[in-house]
Amino acid sequence: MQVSDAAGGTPNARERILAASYRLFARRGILGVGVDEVIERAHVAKATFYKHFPSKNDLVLAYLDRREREWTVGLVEAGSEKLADGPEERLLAIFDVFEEWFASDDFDGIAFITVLLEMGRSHPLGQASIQHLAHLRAIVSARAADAGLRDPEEFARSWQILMKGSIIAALEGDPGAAQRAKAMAATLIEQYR
Amino acid sequence: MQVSDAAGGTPNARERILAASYRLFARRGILGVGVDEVIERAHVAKATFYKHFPSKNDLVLAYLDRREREWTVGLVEAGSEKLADGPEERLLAIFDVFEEWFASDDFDGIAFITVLLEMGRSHPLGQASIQHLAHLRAIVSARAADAGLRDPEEFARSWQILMKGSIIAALEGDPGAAQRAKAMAATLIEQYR
DNA sequence: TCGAACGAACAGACGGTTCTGTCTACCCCG
DNA sequence: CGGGGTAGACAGAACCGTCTGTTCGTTCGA
Repeated sequence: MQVSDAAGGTPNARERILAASYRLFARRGILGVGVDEVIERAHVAKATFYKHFPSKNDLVLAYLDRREREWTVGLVEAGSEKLADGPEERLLAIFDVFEEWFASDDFDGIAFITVLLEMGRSHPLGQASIQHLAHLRAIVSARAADAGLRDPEEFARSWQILMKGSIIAALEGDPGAAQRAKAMAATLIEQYR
Repeated sequence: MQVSDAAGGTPNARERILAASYRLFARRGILGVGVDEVIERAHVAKATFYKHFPSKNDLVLAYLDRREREWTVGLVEAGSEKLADGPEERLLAIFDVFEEWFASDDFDGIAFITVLLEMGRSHPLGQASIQHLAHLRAIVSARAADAGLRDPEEFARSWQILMKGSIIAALEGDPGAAQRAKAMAATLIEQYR
C-alpha cells in the first residue's frame, strides 16, 4: 500500500497538500490563502488536489482535524503532561507550555478562533471550530475532575477564557501573557477546590 | 460645512458608506466583504466611494476609528460609567455591559481582534488594531489608577485577558461568559488592592 | 515474460465569478 | 457653470473548480 509515507522519502500528494496548507492557513487564515497557492507550495497538480479534497472547505476541515491532533493533543495535552505530575500542576503547566509556544517561531495563533471569526458561527467551518474548542474544553474539564475540583464543567469554561485571552494577548505582542494568565488560573483553582 | 448630517435628513455619501461598512465589517470581517457590496448597501456610486476613501484599507481604518468611538468609548466606557459610582464598581460594571451586549442582537464580536487575526500583526491594519486595543487597555489602566490599585498597567493587561477571553467565549455560544469573567475580575481587583 | 491496462500523479489551460480600483459620461442643483 | 453626485463599463488580478492530455510505475493476463 502506497498510502502512507511514515518511513520517510517523498510524502505522497495528500500529505504534501495537508502540510503546505497547514502552515499557510495557520499564518494567514482561510480567506487569505487561495487554492492555487496551496497547490504551488505542495508541488501538486490541481486535479490531484481536487481528487483528494472535493472543495476548499473539505481541506479546511482536514486542516482543523490536524490542528486538533497536533496542537490540542500534541502540544497542549501531551506537552503539559510531561511538565508536571500532580493533577493541579498538570493544569497549570498548560500555561508553561503556552509561554514557550508564544516565544517560539512556530507561534501562529489559535486556528479555531481565527476560523470562527473569519467564517462566522453559522458557517459549517465556524461550527466545526466551535466543536474543536469544545473538545479542548473537555480535556480541561477531565483534568479538573482528576484534580477533584468541584463543577469541572463550569471550571473549564472559566479556564478557557484565560487560555483564549492569553493567546490573543500574546498575538498582540504581550510577552508576559502566559504568566499573567497562569496567576489568575492558580487563583481559579483555589476557588474551585 | 456639509460634512455632518447630525440634523437628520438624508446622510451624505461618506456617512452612508461608513454606516453600511460598519455593519458589514462587524459581522463578516474585512476579507469577507467586497467594496461592491458596501457600495450597493450605501447606495453610492463607485467613483463616490473612491473619492472619499482612496482604497479599501482607508475605509477599514475609518471603520476601526468609528468602532473605537462607538464601541470602546460609547459602549464600554460610557456604558459602565453610568452603571456604577465607585471606581472599582465602574471597572466591574464593564462585564455587566458585556452581558447585556452579548445577549443583544447587536452583538457582533470584537472588531479589533477579528481584523488582527485576519490581516496579521505585521499588516498596517493589524498594527492599527493593536493600537486600538492598547487604547482600550489605557482606559482600564486609568480606572485602576483611580481606584488606587497598584501597578495599573500590569493590572490592565490581566484585565484585558478576561475581556478578550469572555468575548470569544460569548461568540462561541457561552451565555454566561460575562459573569464568569466578572467573578475572576473581582478576584483580580482584590489581589491588586 | 511481455505487453496491455490501469491508477495516480503530473502540467497547465480554461471558464466563470469576484475582487480592487480607474475611468467616462451624464445629471442636477445652487 | 462647477461641484458633488449617479450609473456602470472596464482592466487586471485572484479566486474556485473543471477539464484535457501526458507520464510513470504496477499489475495482470495471454
